[in-house]
Amino acid sequence: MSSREDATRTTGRAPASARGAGRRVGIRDVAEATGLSITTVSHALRGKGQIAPATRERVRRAAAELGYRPDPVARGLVSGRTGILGLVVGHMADLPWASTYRPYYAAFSAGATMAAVERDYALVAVPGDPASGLWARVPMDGMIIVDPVREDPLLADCARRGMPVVTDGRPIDPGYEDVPTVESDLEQGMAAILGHLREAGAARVGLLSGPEPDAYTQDCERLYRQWCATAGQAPLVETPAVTEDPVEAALRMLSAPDRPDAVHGLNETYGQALIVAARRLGLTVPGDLMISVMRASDQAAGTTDWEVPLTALSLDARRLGAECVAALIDVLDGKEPGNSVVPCTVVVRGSTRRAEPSTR
Amino acid sequence: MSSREDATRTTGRAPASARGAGRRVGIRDVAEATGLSITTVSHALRGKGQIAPATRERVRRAAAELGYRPDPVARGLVSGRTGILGLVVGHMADLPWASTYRPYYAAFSAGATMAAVERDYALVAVPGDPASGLWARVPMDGMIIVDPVREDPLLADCARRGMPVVTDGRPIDPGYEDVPTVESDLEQGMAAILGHLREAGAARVGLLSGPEPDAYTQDCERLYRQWCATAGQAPLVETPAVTEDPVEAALRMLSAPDRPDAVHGLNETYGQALIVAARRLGLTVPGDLMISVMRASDQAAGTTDWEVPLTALSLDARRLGAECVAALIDVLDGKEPGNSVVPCTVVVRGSTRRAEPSTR
DNA sequence: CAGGGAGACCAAAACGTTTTGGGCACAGCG
DNA sequence: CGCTGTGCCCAAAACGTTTTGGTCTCCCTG
Repeated sequence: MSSREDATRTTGRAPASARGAGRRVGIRDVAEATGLSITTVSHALRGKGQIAPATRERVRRAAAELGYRPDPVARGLVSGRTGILGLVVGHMADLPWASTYRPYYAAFSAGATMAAVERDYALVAVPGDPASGLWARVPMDGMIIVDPVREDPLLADCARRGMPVVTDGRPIDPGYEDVPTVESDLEQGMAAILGHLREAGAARVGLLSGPEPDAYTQDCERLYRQWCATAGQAPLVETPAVTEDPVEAALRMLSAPDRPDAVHGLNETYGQALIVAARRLGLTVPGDLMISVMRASDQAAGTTDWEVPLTALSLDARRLGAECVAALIDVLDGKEPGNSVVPCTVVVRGSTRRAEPSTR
Repeated sequence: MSSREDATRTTGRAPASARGAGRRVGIRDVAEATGLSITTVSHALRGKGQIAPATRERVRRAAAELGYRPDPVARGLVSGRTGILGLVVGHMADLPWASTYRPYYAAFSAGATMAAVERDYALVAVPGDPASGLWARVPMDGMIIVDPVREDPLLADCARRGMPVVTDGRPIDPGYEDVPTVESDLEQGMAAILGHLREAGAARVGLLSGPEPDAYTQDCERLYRQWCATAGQAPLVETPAVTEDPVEAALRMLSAPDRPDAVHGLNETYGQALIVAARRLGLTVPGDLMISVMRASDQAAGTTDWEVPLTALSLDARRLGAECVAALIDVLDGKEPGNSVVPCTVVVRGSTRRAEPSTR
């Protein structure tokens, strides 16, 4: 090493900065520019060791001026990190209504990507199919699993390999109590949306639930039943089978003798299904039937709402993604992040406004 | 076998196997197990140098047995690669109808991810906003840009920094002729879908185009006009403004005196807009108006099609993604990939079946 | 039997950082 | 004046590979 440094000075070998034109500037260049050792430069920039404030500042300035950015690969070599976080999306890509969740995933991963990049991590989408074992080939420091299902194979794999994990939505299998989790505040949210329906004039509120074995579905259903108890009405829950057209489930619910005059759907597809079913049965929205749905917050409004703009309980998918990344990085840094809860908000639109005309 | 135990002796260092318990198995472990040098092991596994076939096999076996996987980070240090490919998604996330393209992006990136992982690369989603400069913080070997627009800032940035790029859809600005490109075979596809409409009984076929300044839109429009010339009809093109509800554009087209009896829409949202517009005008589909659209192939059918199942020119987004990755890796490996063209297929559904269910 | 060449293997450098274990000078204390 | 900190800095090791530039042995040729 020193012989190499000496060679640079004494033998007239071109200094690094003069070699290849587009060469990356390295820590050595900064050291050379300041006349310090690379150790001192590293310490100055990372805030470690004892460095005179003036020196530290001098190094900072030189580094900025030279446009020095430490090579993440080299840094990873010594730290043992890759700087890559995995995000499992589409682990239910084979389910019929998978595209329903795309807006949610899109917003979630947009938020996660931003948060990761800001902290100098990169986010990779991991092939969801656990059977392929493909995911193990991507070198990652940790993983984010969205909506783990019952007996989630990915979750089990990660636990076995000791890979740090954060989940969006609580794992429902036992044994994962220590996995940090980020969730929407469904407790507050469900109360708010159901309360809104009641206040808007609903006498009997139904729930169009889903077949997915995840905490989100479970919790919504539980909270709904809980609300029914306090609101003094009998619960009315319908769930489409996995392969069933949700319109069928909606028809079942709406053609029952004790049909509800308001229904909350657990995703937007169910909202559309309710609209279609209502039209087939000759029910007007929101006149005969009020409809509300869950929705990823930043979904472009209007895209699927030409029929009737849907009142929604809006989940802040972007923020959920960002919080997952933050929690995962905390884990990697040795901190123990608590579970975090993200608020969701009721957005009132035409489908629950009886007073005004709903169609444009 | 044990005839060369002295290899470790000379270094005097504790053998790797005696260090940390759960340690990753490295190339040194394989060298130790086989009694060879790490050089030989590396060469044997990578197929370089001159290695006796028997030795090579012995190394392979030992490596497999020990579960050796070379550390991609260390490998990256020497090769100067990170093993990361960037994918720019949502660079038009701020456009009103961005969500229209989500199914396409989702399928595209699924295909790209698979292709990348299979070749031991990782695909990271890059924050689309070029202004933030955030994308430059992710260390990447190359980038895939989907649908570059006019004066695409990302494309310009990459060119400036000498970052290898492959685009999905040809760049329309001059000066990027050398950028490898992957495209759908729109020439064949547009001819097929327009031909289908004509054969299905359409007398006058219109095109609901888009405001996006990309090659896809340009080419579709050009091919449509070309087809009109050979089909002996006057072109009839309508384009919604960027901020305009496409239903307005559809209404303009359908309420004109010389209204078409078939319209092809450049994306699914436009298809829905046409349906809505037709209903408002009292036109039946496919009776008074046939509708066809462009669509990402593996979009879950039925999701947005409760109204009328739409005949589509189905773009193989998965494959397009995979081909982009293949092309980019070729570039990184020093090969010069040609531009590749992916076929697209006509999928006939209800919106263009006037008489009876035809063959399919 | 010298010389050449090829086949099989290896030690050490290199990649660009961070981390470890000091070294040196100067001040304060006894 | 010696001894101990302490503030500031540095050389070298380490991270796990690939690549470079060999060495050694054997066989063939003349």
